[in-house]
Amino acid sequence: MAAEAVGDRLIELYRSLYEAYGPQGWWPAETSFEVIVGAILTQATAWRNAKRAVENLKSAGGGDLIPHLILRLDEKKLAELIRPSGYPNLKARRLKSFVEHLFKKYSGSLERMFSQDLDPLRDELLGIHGIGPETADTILLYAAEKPSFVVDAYTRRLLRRLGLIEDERIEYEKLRALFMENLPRDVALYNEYHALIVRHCKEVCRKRPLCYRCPINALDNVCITLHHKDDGIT
DNA sequence: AGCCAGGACTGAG
DNA sequence: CTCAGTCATGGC
Repeated sequence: MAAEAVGDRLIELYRSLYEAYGPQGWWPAETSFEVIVGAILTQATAWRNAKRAVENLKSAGGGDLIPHLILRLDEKKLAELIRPSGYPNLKARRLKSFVEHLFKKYSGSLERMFSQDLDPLRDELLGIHGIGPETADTILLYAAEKPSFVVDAYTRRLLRRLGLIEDERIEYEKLRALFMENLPRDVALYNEYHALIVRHCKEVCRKRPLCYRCPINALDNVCITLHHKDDGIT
């Protein structure tokens, strides 16, 4: 597909989603550190469960969630608190790695950590154990407020169905580049775009094909209608 | 009763 | 490099 056409379709997709759902108000958190904790806890996990874990941490900290709380909590105790998010031992270690890095290099100050450009900060985040590309971009976009597009399984699924990519197994960096090279580098735009994709896929497409009722149907040439099989509308 | 969530790491081939 | 196995809980 021609490069300029991709940009047009990405914009059109964004408009359709925005028109259908409106602003999503992401990320659902009070502070940038809470965004980071949530980003780690929601890895391969339903947000509902990750949220419970975040709430547990907040109340354990007497109401607010600060890096120092994670730093001083015993790892076993930490795992116990975040159990609802799944993989408690794994995620406890990942939370520890992040805050240990934060204190070692920035005396626990996120503001200092974030006071650098996107690319070096992204490389730094990727170097922390337990932070892969999606989590790094989530932190960059929703906590550091830098224009880094977040790609997830929903993004792959949706773009595949829209015919914008051939294969869902496309490399993470390639798909991220597809958005960033065809859209203006704008924090508010990336923020809403990713949130809208998640909203849409959670609501109507999941693993099913898109159907004529879906708000973005006009863009979907591969629209088969298994979606409403239960309604007898197929 | 399975199947799957807003992934990342590891080790094998 | 590609890819299965691993990590674990809660909702539908």
